[in-house]
Amino acid sequence: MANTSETHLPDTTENRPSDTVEDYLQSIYSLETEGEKIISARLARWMRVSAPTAWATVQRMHRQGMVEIDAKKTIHLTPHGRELAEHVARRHRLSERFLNDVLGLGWAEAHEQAHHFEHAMTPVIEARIVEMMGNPTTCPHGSPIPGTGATLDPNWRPLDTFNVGDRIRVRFISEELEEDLDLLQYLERHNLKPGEEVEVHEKVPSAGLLVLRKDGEQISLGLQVASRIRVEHLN
Amino acid sequence: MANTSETHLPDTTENRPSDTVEDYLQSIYSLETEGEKIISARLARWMRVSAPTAWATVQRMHRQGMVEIDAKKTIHLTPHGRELAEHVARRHRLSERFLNDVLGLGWAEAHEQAHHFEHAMTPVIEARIVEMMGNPTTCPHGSPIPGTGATLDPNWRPLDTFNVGDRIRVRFISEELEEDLDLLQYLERHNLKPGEEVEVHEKVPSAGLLVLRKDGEQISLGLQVASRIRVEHLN
DNA sequence: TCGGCGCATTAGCGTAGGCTGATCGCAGGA
DNA sequence: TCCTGCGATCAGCCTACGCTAATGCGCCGA
Repeated sequence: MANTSETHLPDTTENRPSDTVEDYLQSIYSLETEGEKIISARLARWMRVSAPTAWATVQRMHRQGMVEIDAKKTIHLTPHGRELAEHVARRHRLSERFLNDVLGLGWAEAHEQAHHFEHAMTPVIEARIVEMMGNPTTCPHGSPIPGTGATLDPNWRPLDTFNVGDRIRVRFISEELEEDLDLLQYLERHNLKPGEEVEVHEKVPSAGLLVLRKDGEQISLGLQVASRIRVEHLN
Repeated sequence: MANTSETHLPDTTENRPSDTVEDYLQSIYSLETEGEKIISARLARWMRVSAPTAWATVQRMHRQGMVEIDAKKTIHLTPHGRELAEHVARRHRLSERFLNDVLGLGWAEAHEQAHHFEHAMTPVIEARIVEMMGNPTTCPHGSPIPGTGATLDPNWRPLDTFNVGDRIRVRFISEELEEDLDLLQYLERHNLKPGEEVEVHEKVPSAGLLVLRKDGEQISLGLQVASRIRVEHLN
């Protein structure tokens, strides 16, 4: 790990959390942003570690003043934790943009690779990349890059709340869906990305299915998935 | 660390050594290439860790079949270790080239940042960078990038073996010097980099000093430093 | 020939991160 | 009301990496 564990020495370079903690911060930040309730078990699944492991890590983060744990066991970022988390998210999304735009990686692949890349992004590299790319404000999936002032427009609603005939513009794919690479590839293949315009063609709640129409092509989505895609309503 | 420790699970992504071991491999590889005798104490100083720490790490590497330790305690790469080390060196030098050429980092800074960057370079990113940069064969300091077929020309000799009046072309700055950022900045400031032509202006062995002349400007170097710079003799 | 010094090694510790195997409590369903 | 299952936690272990203190060894110069 570029950053394994700084046990004794004060670490001359920086004072950054370990890669592991950065990953937790990022997950908590994303889940929180999307209004999810964050408990330890959820993080364990997300990080693909055992429950005791996730719990221990959260305890460490608590000791370091990054998170608070309330009586109902819900985990909240402290102001300090949020600050760190925003920087991690910033680096992650900047990495995605860079990998996608500059290195030409596929949309899905960019997300995956960014997981590694983000931990190697020092302030120096970050600054050069921002400069080189003209200060981008969102990642390729539509998440705003912290520090740019960009935010999610509250008018953008989950795709599953629309009905047949509605015309919409894709704006944001949830971080949660980004973990499913097959799905990302599916969305990319059908060009269902931020900025694209589609129409709701069919909606079958009983089957949990939504069918979109785009350039004459039909694209099927589970309602579960659709609920994690935010779109803009075009009258 | 991008890659901290894979204890139980087989690690689906890759089977790469830890960042720490990669750093050791790279050091051993560089020292070996420059014909140095590699002992544990030397690595300890290079890696800035205590002797027992370095020793333990070398033992781990030995257990994993990366190095052999002979009766005189000299450390040698096994074929497997060499293969890994070459890939690490490749990523490091590619990182330097990338950071220098694409992101525009200073020559000295590129080396420093590459230390972090190299560990985040996955095969995918590596391939895109190589492609984007037209398959470069050396790092900015002249070290050949493994896998490109490039090698150090044996005719290039240490700068301290030349005498007043000799005209030479800088070809290679030892990895060992690269650890001294001030020196790198000094060399860069005076544009003393691979490809540049200079003349030996003065040589004072008693004072351990060498003075070069370049574009009317005089550049002083310690003979110790000069011995780690390889140059091509221009008749 | 002897004292040091440099290097190798052992012993003993500490933290981060992982895991498995309990145990315990609570909330909801039968 | 009882049972079941999920989530929280404790106990006990493991590896990677760092450190200090202390020992042992061999070579080199006085």
